[in-house]
Amino acid sequence: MSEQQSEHSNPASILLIDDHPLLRKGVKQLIELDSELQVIAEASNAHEGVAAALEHEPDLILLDLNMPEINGIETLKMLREEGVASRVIVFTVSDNEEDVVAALKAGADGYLLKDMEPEELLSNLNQAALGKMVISEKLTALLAQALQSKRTKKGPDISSLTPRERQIIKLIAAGLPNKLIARKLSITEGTVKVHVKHLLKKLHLRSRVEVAVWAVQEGLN
Amino acid sequence: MSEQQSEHSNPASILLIDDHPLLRKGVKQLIELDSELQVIAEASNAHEGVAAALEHEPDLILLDLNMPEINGIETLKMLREEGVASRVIVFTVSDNEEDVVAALKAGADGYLLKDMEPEELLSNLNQAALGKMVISEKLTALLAQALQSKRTKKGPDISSLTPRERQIIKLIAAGLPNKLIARKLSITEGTVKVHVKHLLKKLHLRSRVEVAVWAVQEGLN
DNA sequence: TAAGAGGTACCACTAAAGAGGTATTTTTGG
DNA sequence: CCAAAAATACCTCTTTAGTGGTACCTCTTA
Repeated sequence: MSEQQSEHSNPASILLIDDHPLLRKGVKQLIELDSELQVIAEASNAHEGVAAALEHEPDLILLDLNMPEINGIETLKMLREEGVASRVIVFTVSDNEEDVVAALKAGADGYLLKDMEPEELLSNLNQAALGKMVISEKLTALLAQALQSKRTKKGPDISSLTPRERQIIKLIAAGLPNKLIARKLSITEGTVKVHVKHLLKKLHLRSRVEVAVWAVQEGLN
Repeated sequence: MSEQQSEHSNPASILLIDDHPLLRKGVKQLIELDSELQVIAEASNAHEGVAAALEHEPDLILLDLNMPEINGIETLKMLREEGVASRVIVFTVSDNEEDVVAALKAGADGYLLKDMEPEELLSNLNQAALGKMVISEKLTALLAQALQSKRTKKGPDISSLTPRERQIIKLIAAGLPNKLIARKLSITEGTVKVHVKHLLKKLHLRSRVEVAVWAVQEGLN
């Protein structure tokens, strides 16, 4: 790791990846108003971006999501696979839940919306350079919904299950084979199979693997 | 569903569940400054709370997390199991990640911190009464981390897997049996079994069910 | 060039899972 | 109190899954 940054140490190096030259220009001008931040490279697509990241190893990468050919999420994955250790801040207009979730799951260290105030962007970038995760506050409710999203979705319904069946689903999702489930519940393996058979019918699933996956996604932990 | 609320319709009915009488008193006084909101019942523990909720069917329930005996999360689950349809807003001092995530997963419709400004609380409650999910903005970064948290955790390591094995894991997690995986990859079922065998060894798992669960939790979608 | 890793394939064998049936007991609801 | 649902048990049978071993081919690297 590098040493602690004091008041006026080296500015944080930044790579911009965005397919709009004008936007890059604007952001660059804004950033260079802050002596703690410095744009050291720009790229207009994923390939250039990865190459520039590998060459300069910047402290921060400001990454647009909406790019032709290879989008921002894919670019982010490429960066990670190439071993780029820079902190990647997604900087986009999209406040779409899927984009936000996908970006964070792909390892983004921040998600800022382009409509934010310039001063706020600068302060957020400074925070990010210090290792803090920065997220536009507009996204709070969105993130909360993503966490609980499992509900209100299509697919099988848990309400049709008996308590015993729910109990068995949890054990299946824990990876236990029927034999161990039987021991844990003090019933025979044959009976466990009966319950499994029934809940497969009810949930319209084809195997215990599907049951396990469904249960995990449903948050039945 | 009830009819659309116009400007000065009936105020939203609120149930307070909190073990501190003084806090309830304070919140109640605050809320009744707003003609759109009305506290119609109070409870000091989970049992009273559930009973009151069933009796009054309030529009909103303000629920404290930190209560003796039965905590707020459990209370929330009890409410949901009893079929209470009210919107439940967790109102607490805890900005702990696990609490927030647990509450939202348990079906909370909001999560507000007790240190917020009184006027802000009122406006948030009004929003909540209109069906909006309300979350204290302080929690944004917390939620973002919860989404990506899968990483940096103990357990088996994906890095030891070959591309082919990762490919097969995804298909297992999709619930496919070996035969279908074989077709999809244009290889024989026997070969699929070989790969499954190898990845079970590498990940120290005992069955494809465990693989599927692990993959889903790891976010390999 | 030799060694190793990865992918492919086949075989035989055991274990586990799932489908179908019948039947008893307990619980629950009308 | 009766009927339905739930839980239990046992049975057979077929399909899937998992283990062990051998083998061949390609590609990369020491």
